[in-house]
Amino acid sequence: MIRGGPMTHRHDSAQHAANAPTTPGDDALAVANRLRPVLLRIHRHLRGEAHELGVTGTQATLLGAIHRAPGVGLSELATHEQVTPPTLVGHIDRLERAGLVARARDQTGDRRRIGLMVTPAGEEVLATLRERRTAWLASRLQTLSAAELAAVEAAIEPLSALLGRAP
Amino acid sequence: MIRGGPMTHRHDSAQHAANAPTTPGDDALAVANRLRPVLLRIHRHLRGEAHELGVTGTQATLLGAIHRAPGVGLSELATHEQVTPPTLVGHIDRLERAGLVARARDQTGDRRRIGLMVTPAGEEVLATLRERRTAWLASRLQTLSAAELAAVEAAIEPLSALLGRAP
DNA sequence: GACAATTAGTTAGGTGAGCGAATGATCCGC
DNA sequence: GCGGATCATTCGCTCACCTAACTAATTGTC
Repeated sequence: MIRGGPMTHRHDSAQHAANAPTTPGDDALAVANRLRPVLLRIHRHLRGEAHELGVTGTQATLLGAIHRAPGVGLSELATHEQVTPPTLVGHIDRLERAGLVARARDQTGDRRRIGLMVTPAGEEVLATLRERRTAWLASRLQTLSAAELAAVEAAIEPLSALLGRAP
Repeated sequence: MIRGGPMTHRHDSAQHAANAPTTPGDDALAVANRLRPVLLRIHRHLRGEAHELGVTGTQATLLGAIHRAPGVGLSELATHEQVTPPTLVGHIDRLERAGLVARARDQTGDRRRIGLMVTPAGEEVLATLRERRTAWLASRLQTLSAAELAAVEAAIEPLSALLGRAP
């Protein structure tokens, strides 16, 4: 195993704090530098979850979003999910091919627009995903102590805030 | 904007708690279901950081790891970073092509093995990355309140623990 | 010493996830 | 009626992962 890991950064920032008061910018920078590799590695495992669940994490997220807003347009959903339309078209292609989502061109309103719906098969997948305790993330979270789980839960809102408070 | 969002899940799990005591498994499942979409969306933005920084998040992480363990072998680094050797070879190819990392076949020891080193240019990139307050993640963290930033910082260890306590 | 098993790294081919530029169809304001 | 804007799509690209198969070198066993 390689020595020094995230702890090396922690030590550096602690040492820096001992020498000079930090500005909020310094704190944010230090947190960013420690958080980034962790998020990247977690994401790798989340990609692996796809094989366990039958749908990718992104697909699951999109199913949830469409479930909550039936008939949503593709451009609207792309904006909400913070991806470009071509990217979302690709995801919807795959979900449609898997029979989990249906496209319906708006016949009476704006005929450029299509409405997205989760199919019954897609609803089943969603229900299954919500209960899946054995998926990687849930399994790993179960290994944490109550205090650690609480710390992760407490961070969800602030992490969401990183995304939500757009300019 | 689409209504409902992470708050919908929160409400569901709160309602469930009112009706029956939850097991640690239920808590972990609820946290997983709320955390997963947030991590996926954050990762999207982290990918976008690459254009700001000149190296991808993964490349930056690998530079840091090689910097901390000069001469590390590729198989060893792959194990540590929890990727397969072919994946790591691809990353090292790109880093080498960019002049940030050098490969050196072990001439006196095991001639199958190569040692990885960060080049001077790579060290400069690392130094620049550590100071880059304007990168997306650091910028966004600066918009959080002190309490929110503290909550994110407190979650780093538990999030790392999701990765580190392997079987 | 010969050889099978193992290890280190690489190549090939694949999927998933994102992007920008360009496109066609449709809508809207003038 | 027409130009500009919008909606969704296509094309081509990079990045990030994987498995299977491969070559070269090392190690362990007989």
